[in-house]
Amino acid sequence: MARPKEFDKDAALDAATRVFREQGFAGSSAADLTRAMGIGRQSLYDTFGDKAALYRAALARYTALETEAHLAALSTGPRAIDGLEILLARVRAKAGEPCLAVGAVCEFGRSRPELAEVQAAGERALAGALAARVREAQDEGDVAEGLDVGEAAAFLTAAIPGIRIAARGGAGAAQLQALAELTLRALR
Amino acid sequence: MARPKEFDKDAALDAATRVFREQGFAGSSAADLTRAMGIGRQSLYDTFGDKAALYRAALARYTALETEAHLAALSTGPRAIDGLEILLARVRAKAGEPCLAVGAVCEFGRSRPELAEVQAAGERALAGALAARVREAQDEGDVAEGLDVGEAAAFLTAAIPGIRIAARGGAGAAQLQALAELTLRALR
DNA sequence: GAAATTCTGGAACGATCAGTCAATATCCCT
DNA sequence: AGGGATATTGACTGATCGTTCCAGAATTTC
Repeated sequence: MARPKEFDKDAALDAATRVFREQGFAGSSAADLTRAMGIGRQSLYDTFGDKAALYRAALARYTALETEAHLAALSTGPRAIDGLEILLARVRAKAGEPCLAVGAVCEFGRSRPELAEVQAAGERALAGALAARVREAQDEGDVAEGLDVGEAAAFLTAAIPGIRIAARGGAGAAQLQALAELTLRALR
Repeated sequence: MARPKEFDKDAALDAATRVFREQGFAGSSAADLTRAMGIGRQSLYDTFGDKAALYRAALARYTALETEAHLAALSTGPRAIDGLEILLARVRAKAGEPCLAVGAVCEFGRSRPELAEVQAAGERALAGALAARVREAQDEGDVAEGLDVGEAAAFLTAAIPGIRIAARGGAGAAQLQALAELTLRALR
C-alpha cells in the first residue's frame, strides 16, 4: 500500500484553473502552476501527467461546474423567462473574470480533439437545457411562438461570450445589462 | 543617405498578423514570425522594435482595416437595415478565421494600456457608425423607435465576437445565419 | 571613396521552458 | 524491521526563449 496523497486534487486543479484563466495555456509556466497549486513539480506530473493534460482536466472541471451553475440559474424562478433572465444576470455578474471556456476557444479553436470533446459536451448540456426552457417560455407566452427553439438556444449560448468579451474589453454594468435585455428582446 | 528598406513593411506586418491570429502572442516565437515575414532577425528588431511592439503594430493595422471594412459594409444598400445585415453577413463569412481583436481581448483583457488604446479606438469608430445607422433605420421604420441607439450599437458590437466564437467552436453557416437574424430581430 | 543605413544568418547571452532525476518520506503488509 | 509501492521535494537537464552582437556585404546619396 502506497503513501496517500497529501494535497486535495480538486483544490489543486482549481488553483491551476485560476492561472490558466488569467494567462492562457501558452502563457502559464509549470513554475506558475506549481506555485499556485502549492505542490512540488514532480507531484504535478505524477498526478496530472503533463501540462496539456492538466489544462484538459482544468477545462473539464471548469466546464462541468459552470454548466451546473448555468443549469441551476435556468431552473430558478416561477416562469421559464425568469430562468433565462437569471442565467444572463449570472453571466453579467461574473463577466469581468476571464472565462476558461472562452479562452480555450480563442487559444485552440477546435485544433485539439481532446479539448474539443470537453467543449462540445458542455455546449450540448447547456443547449439542451436552454431549448427546453425556451419551449416552456413559448408555452407561457413569454417567447414568440414561431421561433425555432434550437436556434434560440444557440443565440443565447452565443450571447454569453459576447457579454464576457464586452466586459473584458471594459464595458460597465449598465451596458452589460442592456446587452442582456436586448438578447431577451430578440426572443419576444 | 542610407540603403532603403527592401521589404514592404505592411506586407511583413500582415504576415506577422497571420501568425499572431493563429497562435496568439505568447504562442508565437520570434523564429515563427521572421519565417512568416520572410525577413532576417535583425531586420525585425530594427523595424519594429521588439515582439510586443510588433504585436501592437499588427493589432493597430488589423483593427484599422477591419473597422474600415465594417464601415464599408454598413454603408451598403438602399436602407440602413441593409447595411446592418451586410455587416453581419460579412462577419459570418469570415467568422471561421481567428480574429486578432478577439484574441487580444482574451489574451490581455485591458492589462496592456498600449493595446487597450488601439482596441478602444476601433470600438469607438464602429460604435459611432453603428449608432448612426441604427438611428437611420429607426427613421426608416426598420428598427423600433424606443430603443437607445447607443445600447443597440453596443449590442451589435457584442454580437460580432459572439458569432466569431460560435464559428470557432464549430457552428455551421446555417446556425451563424440564425444568430445574425435573431440579433437583428432584437432591434425590431 | 565616405558615410549612413540596410541586409543576412549565425553566435552569444541570460533567462525560462517542460519534463526528468535522485533522495527522502509515508503508508500498509509480512 | 524490512519490503514494496507510491508520495514528496527541489535540483538538474537539454531545449527554447527574446534579444543583442557580430561580421561581412549591399545600397543609397554626397
